[in-house]
Amino acid sequence: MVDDEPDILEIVGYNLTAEGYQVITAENGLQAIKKAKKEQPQLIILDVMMPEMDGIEACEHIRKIESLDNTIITFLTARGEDYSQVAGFEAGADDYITKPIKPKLLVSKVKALLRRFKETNIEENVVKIGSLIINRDEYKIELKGKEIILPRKEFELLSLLASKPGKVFKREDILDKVWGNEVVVGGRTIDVHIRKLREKIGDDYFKTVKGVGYKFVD
Amino acid sequence: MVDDEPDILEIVGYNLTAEGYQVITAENGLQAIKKAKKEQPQLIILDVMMPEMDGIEACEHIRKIESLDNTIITFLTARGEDYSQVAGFEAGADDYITKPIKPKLLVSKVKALLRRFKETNIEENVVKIGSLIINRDEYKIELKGKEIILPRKEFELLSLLASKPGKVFKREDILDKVWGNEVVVGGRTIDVHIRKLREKIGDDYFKTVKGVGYKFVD
DNA sequence: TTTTATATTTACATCATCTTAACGATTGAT
DNA sequence: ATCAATCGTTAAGATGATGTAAATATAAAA
Repeated sequence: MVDDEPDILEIVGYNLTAEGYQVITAENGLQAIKKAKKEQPQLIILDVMMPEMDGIEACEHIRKIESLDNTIITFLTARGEDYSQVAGFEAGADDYITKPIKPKLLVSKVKALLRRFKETNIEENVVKIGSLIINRDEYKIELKGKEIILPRKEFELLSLLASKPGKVFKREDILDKVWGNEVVVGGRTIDVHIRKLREKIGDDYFKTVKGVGYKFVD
Repeated sequence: MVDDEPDILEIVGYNLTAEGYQVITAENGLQAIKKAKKEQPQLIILDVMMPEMDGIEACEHIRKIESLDNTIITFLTARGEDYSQVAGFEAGADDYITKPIKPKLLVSKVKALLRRFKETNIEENVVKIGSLIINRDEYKIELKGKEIILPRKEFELLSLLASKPGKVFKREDILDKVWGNEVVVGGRTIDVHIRKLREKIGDDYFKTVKGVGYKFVD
């Protein structure tokens, strides 16, 4: 988030942080370029009007940095400044947000943009592991030709374990990735889900490593 | 409109804008490809002689981009450069315009080309999925020979889901694409629309994936 | 403006899914 | 063998997401 007005940085920062995003701020174009190189953000929100180096110029610079090739850049522009939108797109921007900032709108826009980022970066939504096919697109799995629909948690859990067959996933890691690191659940929750997977997929696929976690074997 | 001479960009831009067209400009082939991908123009006017990447090459590239499948490409060529016309057609161009540019002629040619664009796309606006036909032009659908008129939101929703049968569309994605990412609607809005579709089209076509979204199955 | 169609919200019912709790089984160390 | 720690299992219960009807709001048409 790049803006020379501390107020705006704070508003945006507050709202996005509250949504769980990690926000890095800069106060001008030069700083922005420097930090962007180091931090490799997924999205850059760039104010058009800034001292030192304005948003347009900064954008052009950033677009030349290879490591930031698929970083999304969106401008922040005062409503009505039509010309800056055009200039922005020409400089390589992907979208623009108009001032005054409405927090809800901002957040939903950021979400949408980041979703797009993910989409363009994930190509394979179908994974094959031996006799098992995991299809994220259609949220279903296929075992020896038989189609099985799993509830979300079970799907995610299987998905995780099967992503690296043989690898032991620690209980904490599983909680982190399937449940999210803020959620606190009881001690038997994972076991119960494993149980259901064993029921539906087959006992032998899931091996317990006592004191550590579980692994998926083909 | 792609040309390395700013003068030409301005002349063409001025004349076409005056006719109500939206003009996007680029100064070389590379830029043209990038912008074309993003902006999805209906027509690309491509100068043959350009630095960086000439028109022929750019045209070949563009023709390989699926999303620009039915974009019209016309070359801008100096009178007498016969060979470039041939090369142009071979690269996949649809027409050519000769320099020096005569504004009136240019405009009428563009009009003619875009008329053709519309015609070629009328057929593409009808999509068949199994027993269902979605006709975007007339905003109606046909199910097993029976014609059904749907309100806009329902139509768009069905249209989206049916665009990839089997694929689960997340609630957020649906909101994004049918409602637009700036609109904030209550939590039950999608369900209600799904309900109406289920009533009108049939229950079995729409499958709920709890915690994720909906999918259309044939 | 009035009327009508469409869209959204509300409030609640319903259901799948997830979690908990209790207890038994297993494991490995002593 | 004993013990503590960890895991397995079950079923009940809580939770959260979706289904639904009706009311209300909004937009389009008359």
